[in-house]
Amino acid sequence: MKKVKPSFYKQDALIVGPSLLGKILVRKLDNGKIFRYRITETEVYRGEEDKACHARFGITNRTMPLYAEGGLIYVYLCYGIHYLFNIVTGEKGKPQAVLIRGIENHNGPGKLTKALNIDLNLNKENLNTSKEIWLEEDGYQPFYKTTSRIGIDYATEPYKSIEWRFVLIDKDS
DNA sequence: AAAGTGATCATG
DNA sequence: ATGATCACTTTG
Repeated sequence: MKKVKPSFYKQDALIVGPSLLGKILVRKLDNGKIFRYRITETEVYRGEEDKACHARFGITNRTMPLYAEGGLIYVYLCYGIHYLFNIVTGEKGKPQAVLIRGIENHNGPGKLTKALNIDLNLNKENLNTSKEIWLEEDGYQPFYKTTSRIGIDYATEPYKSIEWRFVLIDKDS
């Protein structure tokens, strides 16, 4: 089991998105408790031209982390209730990120953050240096399918129906 | 099917 | 200062 290298996050979101499937999300709490869950579902949000991406209105206080170099975490509050967890990817200045939509035993982007105690404290945290959260890989080769993204009715074509959602297919089922 | 909930961003 | 808008979940 080894930690994911910094160079992994600097790749384009469309590469990182599917590659994230099967990787292990490790979360260490203040009380020393450690969670390890395999990622099962991701979505890519890429560029100001992507009308579903938060960066579509340009750089603001909220969207600033999206413009950073890959490896940062972008957390934000959705619908006033749920924290959603994203991994920033690509080069500095290119706004893009991968939303983690599901992990083993916790499907749904709002549920997994609740389960892992992820909130705004982890916004802008660096996955390469953080002692609280990071990713590991064990050589798992994912099978997956692609679909359009969820909950973005406000977007316009072609981004509304582009297949940037990646779902792990369990070989045992 | 719809409510619940609050940060964020654009108005004034 | 106020109002609209959401990368969702739960309930009935």
